Amino acid sequence: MEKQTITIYDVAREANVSMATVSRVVNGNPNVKPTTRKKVLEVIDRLDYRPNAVARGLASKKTTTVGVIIPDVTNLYFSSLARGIDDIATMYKYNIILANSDQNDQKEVQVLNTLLAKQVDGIIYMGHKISDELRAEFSRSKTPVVLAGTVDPDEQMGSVNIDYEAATEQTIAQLISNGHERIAFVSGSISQEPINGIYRLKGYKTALQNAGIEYDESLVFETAYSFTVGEEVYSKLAEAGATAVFAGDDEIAVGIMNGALDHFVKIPEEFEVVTANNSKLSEMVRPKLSTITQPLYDIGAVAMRLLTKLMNKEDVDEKTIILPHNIANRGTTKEV
Amino acid sequence: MEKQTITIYDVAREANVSMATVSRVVNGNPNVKPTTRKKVLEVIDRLDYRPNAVARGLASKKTTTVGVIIPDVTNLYFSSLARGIDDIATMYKYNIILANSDQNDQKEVQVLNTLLAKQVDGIIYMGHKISDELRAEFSRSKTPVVLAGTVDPDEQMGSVNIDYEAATEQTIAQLISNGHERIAFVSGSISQEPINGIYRLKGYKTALQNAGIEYDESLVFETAYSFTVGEEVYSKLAEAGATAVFAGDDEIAVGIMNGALDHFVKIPEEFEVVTANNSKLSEMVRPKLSTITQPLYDIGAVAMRLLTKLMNKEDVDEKTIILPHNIANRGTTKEV
DNA sequence: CTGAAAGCGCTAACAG
DNA sequence: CTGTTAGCGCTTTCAG
Repeated sequence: MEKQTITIYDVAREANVSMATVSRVVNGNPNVKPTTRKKVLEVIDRLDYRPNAVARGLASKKTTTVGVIIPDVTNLYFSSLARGIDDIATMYKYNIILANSDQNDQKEVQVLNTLLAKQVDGIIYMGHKISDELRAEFSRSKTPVVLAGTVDPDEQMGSVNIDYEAATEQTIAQLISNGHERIAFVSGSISQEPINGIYRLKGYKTALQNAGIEYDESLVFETAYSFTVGEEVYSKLAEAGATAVFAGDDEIAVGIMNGALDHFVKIPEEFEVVTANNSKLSEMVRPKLSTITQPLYDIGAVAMRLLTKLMNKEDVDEKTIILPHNIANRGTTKEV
Repeated sequence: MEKQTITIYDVAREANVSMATVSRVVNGNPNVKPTTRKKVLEVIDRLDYRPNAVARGLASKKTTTVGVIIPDVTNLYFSSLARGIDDIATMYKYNIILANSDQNDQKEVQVLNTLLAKQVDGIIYMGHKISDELRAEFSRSKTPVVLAGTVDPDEQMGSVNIDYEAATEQTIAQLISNGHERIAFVSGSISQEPINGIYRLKGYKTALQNAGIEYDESLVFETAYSFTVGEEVYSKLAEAGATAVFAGDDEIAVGIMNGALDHFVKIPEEFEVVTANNSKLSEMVRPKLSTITQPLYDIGAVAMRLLTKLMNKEDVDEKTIILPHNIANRGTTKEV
């Protein structure tokens, strides 16, 4: 005999009420006499009834699940955001469908489509850039989208970030005040990723300009998001005569630092490093990385909170949210 | 005017066929005349029809989504497994609902229940221990479960792991051959976590015994899974007179190593460290951590592959899978 | 406060 | 090769 799944109908019959009433007590609808509620609850417990969320989703057109597009869960920056997202999602009774995109345009569009097919109530997107096709798909659908740790120049979707430009400017300014004139800028794609190519680079240039230092393109490097390539990059920085570096990603920063260390360069005495994300990685290496401190968990959490409001069609006064940042001087910069 | 969602019925009407036929072409059923298939496909494209996965799930009793219970996405060991899981899931057209459990028994049971309510086709569980209540819930449901990087002594569920005992024994043996007699063993809970308390500890003891070294309980430490506590632990190791350590987690190992480094201890000359998981963290620190090499990504991938077979009710010859391991001597152990 | 009834959008026999 | 017909299990008017 196959194990029979018990439905709302079974509960109704056993409790001598209609399915409508069972539905009401399951959904906490107050219009139920305490006596009947109790009776129904008791039957539910006895039969060990568990509402089928799929059926519920079909009938109510709400699935209480949100899609999360992430470049790679294995990157501490993004997984930290994801943790914040999941915690708040859980708090609001949502579940998360997590999909790695590898930042691949085609994969992203495909993932988005399956997410939409699964009728997610909302989407959180993380990534370095949003392709035109993806943006088009986003705006074509009615499903609310929030960007976490991701900026899209045309601010159509909700987003949560820090002020990358200001943060970078401060960082570079401090490096300059430490005596550096040749400060390298290393990040992912300058031409494609707004955070790097627009905001951070702008902050970098502004700081240089304020100090009367000429911008030198040969100090700007694009690289992949991995510590392995970071190590290779160090040699290039050295060749270019850089005495300090700002890295747009902690893994990259670690790679560069290790590259320097492997060349017996003393940090921070002979070479200073500042990174951008304050993931726990930055505190696990030695010396500890000086960094822009971003509230990673909070960025994720606030993004998810914003999404709940959007999904709930609540009024949102500001859907482009900027969280505060700071700078932590740890072991890879000289004492000021 | 609200944007009308278009259904299979609309497509059927426009194409002058029945919904059954549309369903067939959508699902790749071969019993459709090429001509009609083409016609339907064209209408689907024109109307931009997207099948509703929720309705499909209700009708077919399959959701093509699997639940993944993970202690913390932010832990590189688990996120590496998760990456393997997601990639294979995607390959087989499944999506993943990811839920952080924080290894909290109550939360795990709750998460499992919502996963089951959402009618996931299967579940992958990662964690250090399975509470009795959770195990009961697992066996009560018909939904297939696979453990990844997790062992449960009564092998009822599918699982993918390495041979923790053998790996640990080899590691300790090597440390002994390097001249150590007081080797510390640091991990999460010994009393509750089978991998640590049963397998690794057994391997540890066997290696000592083979070398005629007496087991000393004061060299065994339990600690939380975080590099921050690891740093505190180092002092205790030093007090206990340990000259080498085996750590059951990379973050813990990093913490201990940093604790030693912060005390100006030379590694590996004065103190050797071997860690257990080979997460990329082990290669990002300096010196690079010597480690048992586990195929993390593969453990996740194989676990997911196994789950697809289970969900598909295929015959599986062996559902307790052991993947090969090795030992990588990097910077925290002396050259042999 | 409660019940009846009509779907939600799709799959899956079954018949032809 | 194609259409008809029941549901899947639940929510949601609409009456009463």
